[in-house]
Amino acid sequence: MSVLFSRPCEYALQAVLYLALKPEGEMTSAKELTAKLDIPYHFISKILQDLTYKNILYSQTGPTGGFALAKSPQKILLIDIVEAVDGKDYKTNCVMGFSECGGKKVCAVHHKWVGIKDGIHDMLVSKSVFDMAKEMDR
Amino acid sequence: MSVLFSRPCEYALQAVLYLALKPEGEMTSAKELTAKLDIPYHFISKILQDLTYKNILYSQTGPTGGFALAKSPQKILLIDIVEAVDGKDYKTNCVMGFSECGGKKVCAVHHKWVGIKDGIHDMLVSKSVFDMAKEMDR
DNA sequence: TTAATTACAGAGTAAATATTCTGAAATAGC
DNA sequence: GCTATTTCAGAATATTTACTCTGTAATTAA
Repeated sequence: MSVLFSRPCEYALQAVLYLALKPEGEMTSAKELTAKLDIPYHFISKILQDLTYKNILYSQTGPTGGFALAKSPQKILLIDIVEAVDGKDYKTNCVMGFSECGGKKVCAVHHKWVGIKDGIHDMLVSKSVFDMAKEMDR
Repeated sequence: MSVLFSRPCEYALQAVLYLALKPEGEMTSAKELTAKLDIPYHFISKILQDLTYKNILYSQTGPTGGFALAKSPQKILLIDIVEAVDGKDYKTNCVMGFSECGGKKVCAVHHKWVGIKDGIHDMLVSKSVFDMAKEMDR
């Protein structure tokens, strides 16, 4: 089902993008996110907790509590979220699964794959989550 | 661990590439593939069976039996293997997991992702498995 | 100070994917 | 025909990933 990123990572991207549209400092509950993004409550909660632990989000308990971005949405890139959740495997592993591929011996599509990875990297850093969220809002 | 394709798909690619270097018509046993590619015997056997069922490989039982490409390696493309094993999900699903993404509303990286998908497609069709295998042989 | 609402922590369950096992059927060579 | 060698079919197991539950702690407002 998921293509390139794990499910938790996809959800994390969606959640951060959603939060990026909120006025700075405003708290959003897991409950609201679960409703708006259609992601199971307990699952998104765990993911948000994880993002908080990794300093991408800031959280507060109690009524009026919830989650918010830990810094300005202009300063957050998609790659920050992807690497926090999924790590950098997509950058290092051979697309055909050859363990030797990478040093002297490379697989038949190695160079093409390098180009594709550059494209993916570019996709993840070209705009801030704020710009992206604004675009999607329409 | 795997990046873009499922594990069985990665192994299928490796196996077909290996077979592409064999003289046309020569049979290769699962046992040989397991040794050369370092893939568990029972697992690669299953994958080869599947590729046979899908008419990418041809097989024969008994001693001197084994597997061979069902057609000339100049006529097989990586995409034939990928689509046989993994289907076309990577072409249709949104990278960020948005179910609505695709029609009128698209996600923030939709257009970039389209470009990347083109690159992946190109990687999978640009050369025959014969050409690729020959390159890698060195 | 009590009740409601929220996040947090950690264990538990379910589903999907990957991997292995067992036994049967085909074929080649003796 | 017998034996060794191979694929084939389907079930079984293991591992990973996705998802849920239960209870606790923090915070707010009445």
